[in-house]
Amino acid sequence: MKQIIRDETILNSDLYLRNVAVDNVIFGYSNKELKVLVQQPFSLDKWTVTGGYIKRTETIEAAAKRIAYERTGLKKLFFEQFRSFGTPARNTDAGFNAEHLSKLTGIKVPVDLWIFDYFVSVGFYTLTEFSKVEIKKGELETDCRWWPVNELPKMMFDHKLIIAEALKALRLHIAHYPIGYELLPEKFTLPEIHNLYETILGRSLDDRNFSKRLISAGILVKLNEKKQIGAHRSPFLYKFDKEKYDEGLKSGVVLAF
Amino acid sequence: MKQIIRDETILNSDLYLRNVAVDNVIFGYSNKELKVLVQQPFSLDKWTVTGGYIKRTETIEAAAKRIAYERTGLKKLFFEQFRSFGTPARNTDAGFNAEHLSKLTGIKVPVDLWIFDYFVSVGFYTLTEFSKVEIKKGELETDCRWWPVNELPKMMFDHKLIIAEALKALRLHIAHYPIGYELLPEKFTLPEIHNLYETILGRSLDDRNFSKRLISAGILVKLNEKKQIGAHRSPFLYKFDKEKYDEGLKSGVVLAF
DNA sequence: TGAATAGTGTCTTTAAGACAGTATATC
DNA sequence: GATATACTGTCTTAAAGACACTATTCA
Repeated sequence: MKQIIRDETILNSDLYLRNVAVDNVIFGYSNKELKVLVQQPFSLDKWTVTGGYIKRTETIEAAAKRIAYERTGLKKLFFEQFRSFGTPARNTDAGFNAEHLSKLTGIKVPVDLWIFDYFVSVGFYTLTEFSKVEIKKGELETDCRWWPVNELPKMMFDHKLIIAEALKALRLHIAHYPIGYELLPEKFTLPEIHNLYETILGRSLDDRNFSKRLISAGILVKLNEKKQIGAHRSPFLYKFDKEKYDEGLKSGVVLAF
Repeated sequence: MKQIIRDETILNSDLYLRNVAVDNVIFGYSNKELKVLVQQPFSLDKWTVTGGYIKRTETIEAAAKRIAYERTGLKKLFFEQFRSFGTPARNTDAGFNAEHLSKLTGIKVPVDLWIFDYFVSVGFYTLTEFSKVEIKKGELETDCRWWPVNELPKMMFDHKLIIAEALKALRLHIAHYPIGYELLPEKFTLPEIHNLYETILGRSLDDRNFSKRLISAGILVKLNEKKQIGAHRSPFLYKFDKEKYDEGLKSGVVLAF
């Protein structure tokens, strides 16, 4: 916050767009767990999804990618715009005001600073394998971490709704497009991708029917290797047929779970 | 334009949000034709979809509805947000500049007026029966009329893309939710709704399979009346079972064309 | 009775869903 | 051989799609 407040350019709002911002729901998956990257701003007791302002020189997609990069250090992520949110009071919340921020930063924050204005937010969601991410907390936040999608902390503004809508969009997406490239290691087993789908959808899927459909979709390549998993039968490793996977991303309608 | 330029409030941009606006693709259907309401601003040779700025006191949905009402006089329309558009140069176009507008209005328009800024646009689409609409042209436009979706005129900005995306979203929507309530008279025949679906989807649908699915979905009520259509067999009239229709709108997945 | 449109039934193919037993790895 | 996990095949049911003839209205 200090940096932002001190920065004349930003105070004058001629670097960033006004009244419109980006919120980026960063989903992380690993080992049967679906989490969201949330941050706690300004020593408040509530959390937000990652988000930020849009530079006058960049597209909204570029803004979302920049913001995700700042937090995760990752550049190649799967992005999807899912909805925009615009209600006059949507970014009004106890604590997020000039008085409180002045106290926190020691710098006089104008009551009518543009960031307190009515902001329309363009929502994106992002997928990543969270065990690989090194979280980089922003200067403005007291904390930034993964939180299970089913046990979210108290969310600020309308961010609970934003996450719910992102999850709905993700679950709709999974039924029409391949998914998993960003969420699984390069080589993975059928039970691993099966767990991924079950976790995202939040319900169990018959393992026989699941492999049947996934294999007949033709986006998997069976490798001549097995994964060692201890005192159990070793599962075969697979990888995605990237060409068919990308084709499925474009033309859609591959699976219907 | 004159009104806007003269209005101090708007010149100062404290009535409307900056850098964010709404574009509303108003689809009109009647008699096997799907059209879009487009307008020609400022005596330019290009056309735009209807759109406008968002008041600081209203939601983006309310802004879209207000704009649709201003053009069509209709209040109860089907609305759907489909995507937002944000590219720095997206609302840059020959003719849409201070010099040209000054010439047109006779009022000195500042080069840096906020309306020339980078605007992120939230896209909505709307459905209506166009034969019932009395178009009300805005003060800023030289013309405003229905144009067949397949023979659009030269579009300004990125509005060709916006219409294409709206149509894609509409076609996706039609496969998962009931449609037609706003597009058909209260009482309609099976061939009429069949034509509606064919027109929106842009392809033919087997009439036997179509009625089979529509009737088994249970959203139609067959009436004890027939429509007189001249020297031909009289088709039965139907109406929507509004309760089941609305339920289908919420819970979705009714038909799959 | 001819012209135009409404209306309907069956068969085939494909996809979805339910379901359980055998195989393998290690200790 | 005990245990934990991988792997696979068949049957049933439902949905999708292809297809063509009869019925009605009225000029």
